[in-house]
Amino acid sequence: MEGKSRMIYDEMEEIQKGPWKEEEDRVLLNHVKKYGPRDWSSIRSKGLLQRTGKSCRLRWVNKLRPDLKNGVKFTAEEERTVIDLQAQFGNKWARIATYLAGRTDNDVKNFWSSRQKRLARILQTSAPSSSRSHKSSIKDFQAPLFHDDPSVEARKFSSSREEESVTKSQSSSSRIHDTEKTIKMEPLPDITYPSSLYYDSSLFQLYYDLEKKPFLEPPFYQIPQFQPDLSVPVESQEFVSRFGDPTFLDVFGHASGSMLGTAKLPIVPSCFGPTSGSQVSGSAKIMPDTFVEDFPPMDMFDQIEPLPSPSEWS
DNA sequence: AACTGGATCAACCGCAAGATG
DNA sequence: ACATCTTGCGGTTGATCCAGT
Repeated sequence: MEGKSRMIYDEMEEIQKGPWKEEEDRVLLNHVKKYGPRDWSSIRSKGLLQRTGKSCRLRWVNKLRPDLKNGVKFTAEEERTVIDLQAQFGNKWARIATYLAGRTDNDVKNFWSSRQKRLARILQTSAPSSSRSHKSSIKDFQAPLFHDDPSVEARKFSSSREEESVTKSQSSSSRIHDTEKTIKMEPLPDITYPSSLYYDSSLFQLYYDLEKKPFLEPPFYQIPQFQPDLSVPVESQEFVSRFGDPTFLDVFGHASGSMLGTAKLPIVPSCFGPTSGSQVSGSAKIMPDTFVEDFPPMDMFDQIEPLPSPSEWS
């Protein structure tokens, strides 16, 4: 975040807000180095920073922790993990984040939020301009869940267009056991903060080069090797899977390529039969209206039960 | 080149639970 | 037992980036 930095300074409380400066990061890191990731409030009471303890903690957790994958897009594997776990746990981002090495609850939350918006947009775009009610606003839209649909093969394809440069090597750290129908996952062991880490300044030096770049590559992860892959976002895969027609991009003709991905679509699950694709000719080509009638009704998502409330989770 | 709108990210807020005195 | 403080979480917002027009 550069440009005009919005530095808010509350003179009454003497609390500084807004983007963190390099110097503040330095101070915060020094504090953590000395005392560990705790006593956040003391940072202010000692006059080290004019930030609230909350703000300090957040900064550490989301940006300064040495094991973070800052600036690395979610891999397809991670996306699937989030989707599966969200279906399982609901919006328990912190919990979900424990299954993803180097990801914070904020990362997961942001990823999910973006995904929901994208899906809502796709739905809106695809919806006929009829008088059907569109309750699926961004806010309350729930993505179609498919994790319990064993016929969905598309998920086995890697997805995001961004993740060509990174791969599924995460699976070793998130320890996903993909069985026939269910994916059993275990949270990562709490290796994130070995206490010695905080007091080992040489290790810190490895992570943090105060002169130039914030952190060197954390040692916890291997740099994933490039693997060519199909690049269809997970949500697109869902739609392909649901709608069973690789020509559905035509249906969403006015949807942008960036929204739906630009690669060729994966093979359609066999359960949908040999229809579609280039085999669908001219007049037989599925048009939006027939599409939504033949396949899922546009209000199908209205029927999706909301996730149970947190109190109902075991 | 300028504009626009969606995507992404960082950081804030309120609330709740736990810890402490 | 109670009040206060601290920490953690989830929701939300606003700034910036970026691709498309």
